[in-house]
Parts: sequence; C-alpha cells; structure tokens
Amino acid sequence: MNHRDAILAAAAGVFAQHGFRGSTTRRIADAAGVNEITIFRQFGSKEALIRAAMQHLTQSAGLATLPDIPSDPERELTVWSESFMQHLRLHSSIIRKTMGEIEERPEMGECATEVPRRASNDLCHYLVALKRQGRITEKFEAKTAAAMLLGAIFSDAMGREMMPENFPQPKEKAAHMYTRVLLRALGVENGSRKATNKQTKRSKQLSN
Amino acid sequence: MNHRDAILAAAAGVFAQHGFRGSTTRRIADAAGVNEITIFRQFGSKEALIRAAMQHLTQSAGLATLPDIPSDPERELTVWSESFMQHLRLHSSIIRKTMGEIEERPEMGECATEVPRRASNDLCHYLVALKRQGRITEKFEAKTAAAMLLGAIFSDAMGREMMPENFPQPKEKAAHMYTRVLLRALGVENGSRKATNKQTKRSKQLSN
DNA sequence: TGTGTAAGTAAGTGACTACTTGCATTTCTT
DNA sequence: AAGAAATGCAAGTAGTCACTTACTTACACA
Repeated sequence: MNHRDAILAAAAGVFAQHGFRGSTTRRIADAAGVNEITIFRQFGSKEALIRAAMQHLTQSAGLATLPDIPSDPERELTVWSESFMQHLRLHSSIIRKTMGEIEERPEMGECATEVPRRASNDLCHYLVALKRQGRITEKFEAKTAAAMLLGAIFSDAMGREMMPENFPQPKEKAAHMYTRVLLRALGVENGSRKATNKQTKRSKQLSN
Repeated sequence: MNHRDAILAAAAGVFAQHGFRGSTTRRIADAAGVNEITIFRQFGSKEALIRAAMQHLTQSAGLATLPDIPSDPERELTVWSESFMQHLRLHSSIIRKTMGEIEERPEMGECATEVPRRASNDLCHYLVALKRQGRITEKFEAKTAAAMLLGAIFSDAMGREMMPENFPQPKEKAAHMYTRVLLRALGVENGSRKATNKQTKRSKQLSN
C-alpha cells in the first residue's frame, strides 16, 4: 500500500473516532504505520491532510441510482433507500463528527453535503417522474416528500444505536417500512407497471 | 447572577461552539466573567463541569404536550411538531456537538437522548389513541410513523442551514407540511371531531 | 472585633500539541 | 551501479492544556 494512501485512510479513521482536535498527527502517523514527519513532508500541515482525506473519501463514495423511468416504485425505492441507509450507517461516525465540526470549519460543508444533495436530487426526480406517469394521486410536493423519506433514513442511521427503542424493528426492514409509508402518503398503489418498449430502450440508453 | 449558574451557562455556550476538546477552562472562565480557578474549586474538573452543564440544560428543557384524547389531529400535531422543531433549531449547535462526541463520551448519551425519547413516546401514544378512535384507516405501525415525522423534523432542524435547497420552503411551514404528509399516509381525514363529554373529563383529569 | 467562606492573583508543573532541523538510511529510477 | 527522491531517527521549539500551590482580598455573620 502506498504511503500516501495509508496516511489518508488513517487520517479518515482517526478523524471518525476523535474529530479534528482529537486527530493528533502522532495518532494518525501511528495508525498509518508511518513516521510523523512523513505526514508533514507529504501534506504540509495537519489541516491540509484532513482536508485531503475528506475529499479522497467523498470521491470514492458511490451511490445507488434510481431508474429514470419508474416501473415498480416500491421495489425500486426500497432498494435505493436501503443502499442509502447502508452508506449512512457505514459512515455514521465520520458524518456525526463532520456535522459537529462544520460550524468551526465551514469548508468541510461542501464535502459533507455532496452525498445528501445528490440523494435528494435523485429522489425528487424519481418522484416527479412518478407524478408524470399519473401514479401519484395525492396533492404533492416533491421536496417535502423527499425530505421526509431522507430525514427518516438519516435519523435512523444516526440515532438507532443511541436509542434503538425509538425506531422500527428490525433495522433491516426499516428502509422498506419508511418507503411504504411515503408511497401510501402519495397514493401510489402497489405493484409494478411494465414500461413500454420505447421507455425501456430509453432507460437503457440513459443508464450507460 | 450566581457565579455557579454563570459558569454553567458559559460552559454550555462554549461547548456548543467548540465541543469538549475546544472548551478550554480559560475560555469558559472568560465567558463567565470568572477566574479560571473558581471553576476548579466549584466543580473539581473540566469533565465534571461539562457534565453538570449538560444535566442543568436538559432539566430546564420543556417540551410541548399532545392531548391524551385527540380532537383535531392536524392542528394538534402541527403545533406540537412546530414546537419540537423550534426546540431542535434553538439547540442545533449543542445537539450536533453532542452527537459528535457521544462515541468518545458515552455518558453524554443519557442526557442527549432524553428529549427525543420523550418526544417519540408522546407521539406514539397520540397515534395509538387516534387508532383507537378509528380515525386511522390504513395498516399502521406507530413507531415507523413516529420515526418518519420525528426524523423529518430532526433532519430539517440539523441540515437546513447547510443545504437549504434540500428542504421545503418556507421553513416556517415545514413542520406543518411534514405533519400533513404523515396524516395522509395514515389515512386520517381532515377536520376536528368533538370529544365526548366522558372523554373530555378524562382528558382533563390526565392533564393535571 | 474576630472568624469562616468564597473569590481573586501569581506563579508554576508536567504533559501534550503542531511543526522544524539536521543527518542517516532506504527505495526507486535510470 | 549511481544519483535522486522518499523516508526514518533524534532532538528540539514554542505554544497550549488541565490543574495545583501559596498567598491575598472581600464580605457575611456572630
């Protein structure tokens, strides 16, 4: 493993455990199996290192995608919600730390908000497409609906460990349950609807 | 103002701005207009002071209450949601910090989770009461529904400042909008229903 | 007037922090 | 094999941190 990458990974790990102030260069060096000096020669300063580590992390973060043409909303949204939730849970420590430090270090904000921003956009587009298909019967505001589902998933991922009795059991089904509540609020009926040939082709083009 | 209270208030404020590691005894003493030594004589250590400040804070936190007998769900839930959201927004800094530090200082957890725990309980009870009145027509799981509304409110209070375009506008109406989405998911129809005499009496008894 | 208590002042302790310098060693490239 | 670049080691700098000690001041109450 490259020394540079080892340092970046160690910095991310230590930051997730101890936050910025608790991420001493010594701790990071030890975690990376590297001399403390090497950090300064590679990155110049602790601040530059942490910044680089955060960017390196968000760049490597993949997010599941929703189809452009909805076919089976409950299934598609559930899969997507589950993958989003898994991502949040996997990174819950670093997310909590970043949220706590964002007021003192606003430059972290751009980095930290990228994933939820994209998630919100993707979800809104999907819901608008559903509406265009005439499958949303209720009066409807995409951002409100999206904020509810994403908010529920986010809070679950952040808070379940601290207060498990506040959330539905088991945690593996939570994303599915939230999704169903949302779909019921929108008046979307269960079951899939076959996409037309034309739609299928277009969807395949777009997904490449 | 009592010196002790001044120190507690200053500690809470400094902690909200800088977190535990950033809350130096000097900063707290300056903010309280008190000599640094006084802190150690009064509280023994920085850790004890911060703990005392957190407890002092949660004790003084009031939460709006929901009626035992639902009458006008949309109005009652909206008022309650708005008050809960206002509370979260008011304390967003300290909540974010506490969430970030909870893994390093688990004893903060009991303190931090008290308010959301009570909120979740209150909301679940209210929803169950609604169900018992036969006003929830859909298949229904109280905790899931509660987690969705509370999650949306929590995420809004924590995240709107960072990424306002992810949330419904204007922010003053957000709590109302989330509430309406939830009620639609539960199949609760609009409008109030008069409580019977019997119910009214019982509700009055319980609220004392 | 004397006494106890809470507060302030001044100085300092030992541990830790980010970061630097000088020099020896390893590793990679050519 | 030769030169260059990356890395390690030892030592040190200037600053901050929580916390202590020894002594002084202000005030309440008896």
